[in-house]
Amino acid sequence: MIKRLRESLAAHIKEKYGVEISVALEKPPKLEMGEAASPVCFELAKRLKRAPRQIAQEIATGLPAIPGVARLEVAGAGYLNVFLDRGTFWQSLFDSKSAAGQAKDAAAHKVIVEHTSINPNKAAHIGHLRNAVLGDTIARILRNAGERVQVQNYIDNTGVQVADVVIGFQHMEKKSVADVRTMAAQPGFDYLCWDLYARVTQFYEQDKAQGAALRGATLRAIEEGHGEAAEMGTIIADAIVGFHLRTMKRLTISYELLARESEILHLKFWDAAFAKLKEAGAIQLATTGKMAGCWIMPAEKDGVTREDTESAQHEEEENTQDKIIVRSNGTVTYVGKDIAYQLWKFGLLGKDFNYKRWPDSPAGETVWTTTTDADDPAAPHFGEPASRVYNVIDTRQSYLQDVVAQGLRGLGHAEAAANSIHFSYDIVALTPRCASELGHQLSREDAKKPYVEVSGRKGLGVKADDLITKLEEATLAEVQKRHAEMTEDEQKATAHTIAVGALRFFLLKFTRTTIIAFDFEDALSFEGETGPYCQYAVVRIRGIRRKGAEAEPGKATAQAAKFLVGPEGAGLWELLLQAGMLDYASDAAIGAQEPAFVAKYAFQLAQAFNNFYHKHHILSEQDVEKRAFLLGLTEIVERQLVKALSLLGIEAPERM
RNA sequence: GCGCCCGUAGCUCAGUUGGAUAGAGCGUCUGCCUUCUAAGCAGAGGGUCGCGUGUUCGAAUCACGCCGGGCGCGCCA
Repeated sequence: MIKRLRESLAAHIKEKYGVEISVALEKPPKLEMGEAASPVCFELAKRLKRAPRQIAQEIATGLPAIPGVARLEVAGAGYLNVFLDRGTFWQSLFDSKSAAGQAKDAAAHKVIVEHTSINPNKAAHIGHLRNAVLGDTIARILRNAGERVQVQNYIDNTGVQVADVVIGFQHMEKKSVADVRTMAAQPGFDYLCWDLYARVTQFYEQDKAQGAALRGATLRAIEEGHGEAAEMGTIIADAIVGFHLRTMKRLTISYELLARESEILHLKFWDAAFAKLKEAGAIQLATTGKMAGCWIMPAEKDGVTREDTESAQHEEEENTQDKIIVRSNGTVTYVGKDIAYQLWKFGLLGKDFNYKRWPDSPAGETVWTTTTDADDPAAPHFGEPASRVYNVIDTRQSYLQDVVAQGLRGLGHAEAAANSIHFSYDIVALTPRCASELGHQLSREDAKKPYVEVSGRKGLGVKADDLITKLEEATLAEVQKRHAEMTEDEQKATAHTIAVGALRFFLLKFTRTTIIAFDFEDALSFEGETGPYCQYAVVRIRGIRRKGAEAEPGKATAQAAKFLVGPEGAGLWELLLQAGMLDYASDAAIGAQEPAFVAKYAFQLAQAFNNFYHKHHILSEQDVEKRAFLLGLTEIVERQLVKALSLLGIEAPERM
């Protein structure tokens, strides 16, 4: 409706004044001023050199009728205030029943969302959860908007972090491949690796030269895929991926494809990308300077290069800005592999993986992985080119994501580069109090800071499973208190649903650029702007509907317009309007790449409902028509709120 | 040094195509459970939107310059 209004206004203005203009629409400060307002006449006034109020008046009277819009009014210095037809609005919302978002278009281009992508060498922590929850949520929002989304999780199973843990087992713990295989099958292996990884860092400190040598040799063995180190690396990485999948499953996060670095290497993806980059001249072999022998991507210079004084000095400096893609020893850096992977995502590499089912996927789920083994013909067509790619990666890697995009541009794929979206977000840090609660010794400087950075290397961080468990315990205690009548299983299921709601909402309510200073107290809060608050509103509605049976749609709709006007109707109208704005919020979330918009919407709708709940006692309403109307309204609110929460990956329990 | 991000109420944050009186949650204080679940509601208090200049009919929002904080710039990922 908003879209239609915008178009009609723009068309009318073009016809009447011959001015092409994008019509801005905003929410008026007060509901008495209408449901939407446009300051477009101020802009027109400037172009036409006439008084804004006068133009507004002309448009208000001259604009042909728009379905769903009751009238336009001129307000203030020249605002156009729009008043919707409340009965029509109710009708369309009530009739949209179970219309699941916008219709899914089978012909839609594929969109890839890559998220999680945790190094498979230790348990997941709270920072990884922000990544996974953001990625999972934007994927849900895009799907709901009709996009064909494929979710991938990149597994760096041949990287240095895996190598570090291998070194820990081999050289510190003196474990054999068989030992590690046994340990990896046990619960808690991910936690064991967490601790070991932190100790390896200290181990390196003792003899830096030896550490570096060990690391280089182990990494090379793992990359080439032979020897005990490689075997151990595979066991560790595969096992840890299994732990990660189960952790994420607890938050209803799943994946279609695990794209592994081992296949990028062994199926020669990098070689193919390397050849293309060389051919296009996107990378160059450095012959002098400290990068001699490396293949580098020259730093992109924006604007004019300065050729004046101290040119030698400058060149020297600029050279250090170049990005090394292939090291002088011939091994490729992470960015290089990422360029190959990104090319594949857009179908520009000219190669494809083989696929097989991941053997260790969570119960009831099929997850696929890349493989050098025989291709399973039942696998979905993962190699189909994507039209857009969202890479959910923290903001510290912005520079590297730019290099990847630069690589695409260098190969002449400007469009793919433009459709490579670095869906960036800032870190989750710990409040100093939280860090010391975890037993971390704070330096004097750290204690003064507002937050302390999580560090896998130091083993400092809140492990994802610990946090989820802690939340479940807290919610379970509360559920037991309130619902002694439930079976133990019901109590646990309810507590779990609430815990997930609390955690996901907590991670989603902040915009992406906000550093979250994590504290158990905030995360364990169930009051105010939280997931449970939103869930509670749904639970209240369900309670009413259990006792009040179904609304009678015919009766409710016939009388709706009557109840939505006047001083008493204003509040009801406000709630209905808020309920109807979900698509708007979802579109805004996609446009701004900001899932927090949907979280904000859900909270505001829940808030509007709670307000309504206290003003109107539905079941004791004597007026039969009004009762039917109020029930109908709660039905609409429930549907929209449940939908909004589902976009956030949050379910509402029946009782809580 | 260069690049990116941030600075809004006591605290944590919204305010993203520039728009009408700058909002929410938490915390504090005051009320509200024999009535659909109080994980709730109502009310009070709380602001030089870091500072300055500029653009504009209009700036928390845009530009430039400062101040303060964070991150990145590695033959790590």
